[in-house]
Amino acid sequence: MQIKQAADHLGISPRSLRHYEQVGLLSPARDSSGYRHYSPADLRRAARIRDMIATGFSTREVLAMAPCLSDDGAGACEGGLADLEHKLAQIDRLIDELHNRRQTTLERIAQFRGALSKTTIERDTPDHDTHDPTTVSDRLSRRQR
Amino acid sequence: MQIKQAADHLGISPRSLRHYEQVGLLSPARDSSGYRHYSPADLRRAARIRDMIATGFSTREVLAMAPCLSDDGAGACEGGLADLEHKLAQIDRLIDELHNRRQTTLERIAQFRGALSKTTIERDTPDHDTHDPTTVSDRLSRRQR
DNA sequence: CTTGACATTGACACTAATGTCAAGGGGGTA
DNA sequence: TACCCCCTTGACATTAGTGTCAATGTCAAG
Repeated sequence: MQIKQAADHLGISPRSLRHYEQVGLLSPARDSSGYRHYSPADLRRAARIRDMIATGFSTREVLAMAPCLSDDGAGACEGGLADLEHKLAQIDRLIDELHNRRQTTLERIAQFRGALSKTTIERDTPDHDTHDPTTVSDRLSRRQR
Repeated sequence: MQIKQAADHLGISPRSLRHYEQVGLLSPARDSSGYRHYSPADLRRAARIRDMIATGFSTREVLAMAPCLSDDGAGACEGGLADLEHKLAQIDRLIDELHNRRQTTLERIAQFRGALSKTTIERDTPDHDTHDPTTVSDRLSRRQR
């Protein structure tokens, strides 16, 4: 599958796909003419990358966990036992972070719904946010410099 | 509470707080000297903004759902709701993927250990994955025997 | 009164992600 | 062959978020 088709399929632009490749997140095969060819596995990986990016991760962060993004192919997360365990820890951290984000999003949705149903509830201090600075926020918006 | 304190409390920089204000997301009070003063409500709102931004929304998007960010979110939240649900779907896809990945990694570790205790490493993972090119939808099912 | 920490606004810089344009190749199809 | 669409690389533009510096005001402590 060529780039445009893949892009349409993923709902992103060809430009973005090339960008992901440029930063080392993707390595689609090339045909004899130099055209990129995306395999189903490439597409799945790209979909994950797309979601990671859309969820606020930078390509750098995604790159850091790149081995775990491929379809568990042998070559992907391989390495020594230590590597695997390290990888597991990475995944767990990521899942943790995502759960935080998911929870936050759910709360936000609930709040929306509550607001929509009018509910003149004046909650002056539902401040699950007020104290606890590190609450739901994640310290993973660390990107830059 | 002045800006630095608020920033520390939120885990972001004063610069970001000013930025949020500049794009119209926040309107902290000012004291006689022009210093911003963040009320608990301001902090809660800022925390929500911070989380939205960290989860991949742009200030524009957040601004579009501004009414729902205040403590007493009322009115026009419809569009925001759809956005949030979309975001939730993205996050869920990622979490799904990660759970698969985690499981796979765990199995690989077990396999590795087994192999070590037997001398032979049987690597047979046939990439039985090259089938569903379907973008996003290839979350559940598949792999996890 | 001086010092130091923190505030203000405004300008400029940098990075990341993405758009867009240019110049040219590839390859079906009429 | 001509035509059209998609591909390629590379350069440049844009937007967003954030860092950072400059010049200056505020205020509490020594």
